[in-house]
Amino acid sequence: MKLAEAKAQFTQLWGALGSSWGINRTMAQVHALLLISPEALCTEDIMEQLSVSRGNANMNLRELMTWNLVQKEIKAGDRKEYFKAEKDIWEVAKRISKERKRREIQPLIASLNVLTDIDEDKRNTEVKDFVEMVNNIHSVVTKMDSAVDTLIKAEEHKFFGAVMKLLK
Amino acid sequence: MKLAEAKAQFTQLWGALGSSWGINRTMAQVHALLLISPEALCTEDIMEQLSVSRGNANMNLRELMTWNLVQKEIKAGDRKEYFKAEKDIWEVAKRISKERKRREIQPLIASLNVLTDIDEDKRNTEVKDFVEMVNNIHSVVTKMDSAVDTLIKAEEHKFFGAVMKLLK
DNA sequence: TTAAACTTTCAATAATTATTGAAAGTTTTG
DNA sequence: CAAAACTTTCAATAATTATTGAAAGTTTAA
Repeated sequence: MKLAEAKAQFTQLWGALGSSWGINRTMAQVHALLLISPEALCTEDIMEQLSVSRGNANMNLRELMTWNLVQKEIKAGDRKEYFKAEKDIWEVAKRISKERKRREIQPLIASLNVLTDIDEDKRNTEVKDFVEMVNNIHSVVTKMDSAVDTLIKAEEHKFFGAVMKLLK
Repeated sequence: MKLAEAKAQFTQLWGALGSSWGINRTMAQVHALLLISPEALCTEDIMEQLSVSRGNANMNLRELMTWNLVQKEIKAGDRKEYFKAEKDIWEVAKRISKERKRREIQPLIASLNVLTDIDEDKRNTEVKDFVEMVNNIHSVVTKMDSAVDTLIKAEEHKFFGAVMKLLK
């Protein structure tokens, strides 16, 4: 396969994947495009390469910045804003995980906690079963979350260890 | 909070969560409802409790069965079909993980592999960088996937160990 | 200060996805 | 076998979500 074709397929693949995980297709495509672009791109570049409107490109770039996955870059002697993505994929995973935690996992856990506070007879089987179910979900969600953290931390240590070796 | 209210909020919460992760809201709600229902429910029960049509209830129940999260149950002397959910949350996590792997992770990995087969000069920086990016994504996806497996396996062993203790 | 260059906003519209409900299909019972 | 009891299908419709594009806003250069 030719590089250009592979790049096009990659943005398509990433967009489709995102959209089946509840992420705006265009946002995922813009991210993909920046991930594999050697240079920072301007809004026009993105509009052109993805065939989307200025408004759409702008909105998704800003959203990617709130996820801390994309940054503005200014070029000397050019008034346009350019955008570049964080390219270290472990760093990307870390930032996505951090944002998902803040935006979704923490509120979920808070809601689950509220639901276990039932003011009816706790010896009642129905009450007990419900509270147990909610607690179990709480526990699984928390552990999944920690497992991802652990993996990311492990990878950081590995990297750190490798750097240490180079220095010694 | 009263149990009935807590149950209603739980199905709402689960539905909202699902829908922000690309899962049909009704499907998530039906699943939630069955998770916290002491008895198996029939289609009518679900239509009533969630205010959805027969077609919608039927379609989402069948979809939940393809995920192996819900099973049919027949009651003696009753022609209706009843439905009950797997209630062991680790088992639920395991089955969701298994299906997601089959439906999404494996095809993703296959597609990523195809994209690294570029028939242009591999010494070209652009080619090298692209292939490296795709390989890194491959690696992160694979490791995340394994981390979840490991967590689930660990929990199984823990449970197995606890049973063993009871038996000795 | 003004005009040009660029970014942002948002109401209107399009595209996608979910839901309905009635008809067709299937199974069971008497 | 026929009718009743139940399930499934799917075209039409509704609801949701994404996108457009032009106008308004902002910044910079001269």
